[in-house]
Amino acid sequence: MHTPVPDRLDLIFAALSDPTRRRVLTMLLEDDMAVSDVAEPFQMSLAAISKHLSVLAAAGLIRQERRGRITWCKLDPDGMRAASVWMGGFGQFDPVDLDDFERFLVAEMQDWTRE
Amino acid sequence: MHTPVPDRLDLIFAALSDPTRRRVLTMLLEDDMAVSDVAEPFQMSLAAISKHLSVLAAAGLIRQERRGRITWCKLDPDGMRAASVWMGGFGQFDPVDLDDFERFLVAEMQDWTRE
DNA sequence: GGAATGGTCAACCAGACGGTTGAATAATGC
DNA sequence: GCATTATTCAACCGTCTGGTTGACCATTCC
Repeated sequence: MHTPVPDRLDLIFAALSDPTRRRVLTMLLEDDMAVSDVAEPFQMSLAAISKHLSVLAAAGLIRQERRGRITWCKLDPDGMRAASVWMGGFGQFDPVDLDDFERFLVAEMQDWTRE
Repeated sequence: MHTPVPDRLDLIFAALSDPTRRRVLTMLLEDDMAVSDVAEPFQMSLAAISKHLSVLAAAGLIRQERRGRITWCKLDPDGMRAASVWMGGFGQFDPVDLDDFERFLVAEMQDWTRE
């Protein structure tokens, strides 16, 4: 029969492979957000974003907490650890260089606007 | 029209999201291998492995070099850097703990045999 | 030259994925 | 109570993905 339960790493990497979802994660880096607020900058339906958030939650990259009628999304940075450790085995990358990260974000943001 | 060229990060994370491909990468950690040798431990066709290798190459995670009639596959650990940097932005993980990695590999190997 | 070896290509298939729309649920505001 | 707001659910659709098989190069070996 064999639909082997997907490994946690499968879920994490698959979740990260979508640019929309990565962008959501960087947004959540700033602050926790309600689903509608997450959806706002995107040109897709709320339902689509809702699904993306489910994928991120299933991968353990965010946590969603419903309070009243709004659902708060908060980053769970620890969720990335497993993947980070796995990748670390392929060579010790420099102690995380935040300037590098900054450059990446800038580059990606250009992508977002060049729509 | 809009089939925006996939970001490099898209390719890397997507490539890493498949357990077969991750396993191939860990195999290549040991040594360079010919395509058939890579395929040997798997229960799928050579063609399937060949495709997996193409995906890894497209993502820049391995390089393939044809010499004579055999195609050598070698890990390109630098290919993971972009992804590593991106993830690093979400919290500085401990300076890569190779024991952690070891444990992951052992766990995954158990998965492989528990087929 | 001809057979065997190493690998890719092409066509195909089932299932997952990313998106849509419209209806449904649930809490809030008046 | 009723309209509004916030979010999810369900069905659907086209495309991508991971696998198969069989034909097709190349290269090596005798």
